[in-house]
Amino acid sequence: MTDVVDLAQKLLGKKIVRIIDGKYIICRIVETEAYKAPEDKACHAYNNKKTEKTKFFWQIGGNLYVYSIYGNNMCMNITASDADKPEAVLIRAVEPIRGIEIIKKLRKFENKKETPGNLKTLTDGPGKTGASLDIDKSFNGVDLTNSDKIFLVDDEEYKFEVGVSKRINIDYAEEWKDKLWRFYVLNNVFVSKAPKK
DNA sequence: GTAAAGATCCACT
DNA sequence: GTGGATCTTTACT
Repeated sequence: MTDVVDLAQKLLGKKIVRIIDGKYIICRIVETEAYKAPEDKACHAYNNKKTEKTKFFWQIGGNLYVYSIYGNNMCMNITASDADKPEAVLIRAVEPIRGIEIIKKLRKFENKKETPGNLKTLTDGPGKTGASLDIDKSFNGVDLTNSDKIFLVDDEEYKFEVGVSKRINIDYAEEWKDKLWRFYVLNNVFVSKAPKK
């Protein structure tokens, strides 16, 4: 049994492998946030609020919870812990390793200005991560340990330092917004920017 | 059925 | 740094 906050740290540096029509996209997780219901007000499942959308929190660890926010943005979470504990880790940003041309198509980058510096904007946010891996609501409930479309791979050789901060854009969560439950790879350009306040 | 808000992104100043 | 776009989900009148 793993606490969701520990899990958020452990997921950093791991690689996500996504297979689309036999082609591989590989990304490294560089930024995560922990959400821990029922007591965490920032969590969609706060106070055990169970709806059509949030019911996927109630899974054993290692499955996906996908939700849309502000319309088109798909965000990907990995559940933690047991089926009776609605806890999950939000993947906030990834670093593309393989399949970058595929990602550019998925992100509709083909018609945009291409500069050496803007590659980082491919995947430096939660909605962008979802788009880059072609995630949609059909991935809700997918078991990452037993899927031929998406799974995780350890990378023992990748060395990095872990940064910690408050979570982002959850100002409504009162005392919970100050929890240091956001983790990221220090000095990695694909990490989204720090919070405003 | 209708309204209001949201774990965001993008363009623009 | 600021504001609009945009649409799903949820909670009401």
